[in-house]
Amino acid sequence: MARYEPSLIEPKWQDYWDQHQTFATPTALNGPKYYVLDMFPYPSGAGLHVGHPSGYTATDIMARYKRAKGFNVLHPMGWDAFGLPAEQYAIQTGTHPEVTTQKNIANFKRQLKSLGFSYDWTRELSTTHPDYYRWTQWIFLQLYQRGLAYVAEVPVNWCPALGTVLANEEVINGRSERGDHPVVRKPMRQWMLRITDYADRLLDDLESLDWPDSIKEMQRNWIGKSIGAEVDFKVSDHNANIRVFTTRPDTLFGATYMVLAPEHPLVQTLTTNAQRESVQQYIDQAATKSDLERTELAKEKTGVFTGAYAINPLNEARIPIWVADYVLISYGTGAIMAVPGHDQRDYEFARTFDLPIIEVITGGDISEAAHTGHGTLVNSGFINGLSVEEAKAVTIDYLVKHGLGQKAINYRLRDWLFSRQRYWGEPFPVAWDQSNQPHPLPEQQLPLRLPELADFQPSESGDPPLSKATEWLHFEMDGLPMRRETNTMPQWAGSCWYYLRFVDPHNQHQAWDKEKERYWMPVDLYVGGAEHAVLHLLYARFWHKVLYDAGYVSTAEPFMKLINQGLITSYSFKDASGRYVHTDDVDFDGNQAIDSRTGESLEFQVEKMSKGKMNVINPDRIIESYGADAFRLYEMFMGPLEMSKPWNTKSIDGVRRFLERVWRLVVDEETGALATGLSDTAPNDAIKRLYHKTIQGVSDDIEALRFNTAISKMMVLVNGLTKEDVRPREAVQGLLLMLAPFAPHLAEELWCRLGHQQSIAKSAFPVADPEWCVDDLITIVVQINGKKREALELPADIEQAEALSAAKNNERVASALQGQQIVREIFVPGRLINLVVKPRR
RNA sequence: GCCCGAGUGGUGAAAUGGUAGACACACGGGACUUAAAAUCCCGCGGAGGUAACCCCUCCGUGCCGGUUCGAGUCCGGCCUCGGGCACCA
Repeated sequence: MARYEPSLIEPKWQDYWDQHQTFATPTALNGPKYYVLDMFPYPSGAGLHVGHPSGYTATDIMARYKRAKGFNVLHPMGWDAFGLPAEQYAIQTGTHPEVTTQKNIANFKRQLKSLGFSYDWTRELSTTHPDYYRWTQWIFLQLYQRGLAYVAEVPVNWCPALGTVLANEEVINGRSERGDHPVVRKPMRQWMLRITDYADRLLDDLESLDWPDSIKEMQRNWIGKSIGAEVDFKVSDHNANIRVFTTRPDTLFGATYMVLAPEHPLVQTLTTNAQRESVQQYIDQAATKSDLERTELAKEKTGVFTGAYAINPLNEARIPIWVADYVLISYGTGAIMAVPGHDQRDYEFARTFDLPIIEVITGGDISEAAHTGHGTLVNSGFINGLSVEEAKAVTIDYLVKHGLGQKAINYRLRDWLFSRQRYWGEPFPVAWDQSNQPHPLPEQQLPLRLPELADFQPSESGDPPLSKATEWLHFEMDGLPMRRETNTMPQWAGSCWYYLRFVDPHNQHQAWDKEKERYWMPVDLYVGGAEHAVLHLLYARFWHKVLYDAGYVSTAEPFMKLINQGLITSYSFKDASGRYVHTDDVDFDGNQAIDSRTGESLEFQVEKMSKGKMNVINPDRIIESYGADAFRLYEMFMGPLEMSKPWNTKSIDGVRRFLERVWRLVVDEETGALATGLSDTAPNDAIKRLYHKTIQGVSDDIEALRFNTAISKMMVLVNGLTKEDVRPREAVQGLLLMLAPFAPHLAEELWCRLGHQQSIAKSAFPVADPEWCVDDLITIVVQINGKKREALELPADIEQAEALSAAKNNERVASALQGQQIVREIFVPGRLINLVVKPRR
């Protein structure tokens, strides 16, 4: 073979790596380690998307680079394979989810292998395998034993179309995240996890993580800690108190009414007979409203007066008590004091129902809108004249002293709704006795396997499919008849701890070996999509902390450094009538888009890839026509890893040409022999300098995950070498070593052709000689008043005085200085000179 | 509405506060070839000037202002796009 043909060399080296176990994880638990992890995929029927490999390539480069730098590297891959699509498919076709899952995994694995990723496939795992979910169930028991798992009858998000309950975060505007079906509220018995117990730690420990600020911020907002006070309001003519939570105790004098959530237990007690009918009507209405309707109607405030009054504990004012659904039963105490002067929602409500609005903080205009900013307290008795901050502290002190309230903290975060009415998930290791008490299964009985089932349909009532597995359902424990839990765990369960199982994936006796855990954890680099910013990453951190408290893991946090790879978008094309034209039928050069069938010119725009927009790029086809190495290189060369960027198949030509140039540095395309330019003589100074600078730059860029600029630096080296008649072997080999993490197949092939017996993956990364990374002569720019006037070639180590005199003696600079007086001279060593001048008088 | 992030050539993009546009795509020109492809070399932000050639000037990083000897980069305000959250008291 004389020419570069990826279709021949890529499978060859993939087989070689497989056969030689090139990427097996070292077993020795000493020396520097690097654990680099991808968010493992859900193996969908559609197969790999060009978006997946951008993160996978980045981690693969890091894994290969760190190995070449002498690290023990753990770089595994697995499958997050429980979940809805396989089950939906089973309902439609009767195909068992296990069958679908295996088929999809095989396809994903084939695609990942065709990209030459250096995963240790001996550590492959699937969340659906009993050897894995056995330990998912075991972790659940740990949570249960620590009182962190409990059963509650809670109004949940019931999705009739999917036949399941969804977590709050899986519901978007009252519709299911998956499938966009309507969701209604329905009370049901559910498993909950007490993630709220960990809210403070989940919040505080964010500080210690090297994560993008945006993700940390999203988690902070999701946890939603707010500090304020709980205040008790006496109810007039009743022996009852209404407790409210407020972040603004300073505005207590401005409370002109109170609001209870429709579900608040005191509503029935307080409502006067005169108001009972209308209140009941309002509550019934609110109960039947789905979340969708509640949010859709959010613009307009609704509510009803109970007829009862409360007493403001500070000034004894008698204020009416209302019921309204803008107050949520699930947050705070389900009741608020309404301060329309300084809260926009209360303001709108007060305007709608003509309730009084009092200004207690200066600085706004309460005839226009609520003033939520800073100011000075007025109309507020003993806190008049104070600032907002002072007034908060003084009010809380007063409330505490008089037994009227206390400082309080609330979180937006709710407990985690942890059960689903589905078949294709982990069964709960829990049994129910005849008096309906739960009993955890003994650990030795794990795994509790999923029973075989022919009908995956949920029942109309919402009973899960597992309730149909009659033989499985009923059993005896300690001689007592028991019924198994028929809910299953949500998809998040398996992904909450897979990174721990990778450390010791075949352990039959425990979830992982502690020593292995101590060596490999935490994950040094975790790469995945930003769509998991809150859900997966928060849940996994929660489980990890529980395991940490239980002494099973040695670190408080699982993922040290996190990177979100950017979305890969793509151009989509529309003809004059506005219909999408498939990418495959378009000739596109970045300037002009033409329908290759009709010659019609097309409009184009960058959009998210989707079938409907006909702009999905299939990685198999790209590998087929350009090779895996070019594909990998292109995805990295497109731009910074974290940025979203548009795919343009035409641009792959550039990196493919680069790889061909590298090929020709080593191989004579005519004969297939080694290129004649290759030479064992030492490189000349210019090449040697370029070579060492490239090593330096590429190493720095890889460490900082700047793969795009690393590639461009290698291109510069290749362009430099190509221009030389004689290509020193030292530089060419060094280039291959640097390129190997990016384009491993090509690097292996050329390395082998250069006569090496061992895989290039076993060779060390080149080291730059600092002496050759600096130039003797450098360009120093001369500016006058900040404008570039001249560039001088001067010795790199030149002193300020000499540089200045060289500048002033320069003909062009001197003429520009005619009639000017130098008022200041700036010298930046190795960079520039700036002469600040003004006209001489 | 609130919280993040991003706006730089025809395109993807580079640039510790220090020569804006590295590296590529597309395009144009040249060499090689009977020819084409491939390859190699050159040009490529805009406007203007001088000119056989060498070059020179002004403008230019979404918009307006500020800090600085010097701003794509830092600060304030705005606009547009993308992502997230959304009655959380």
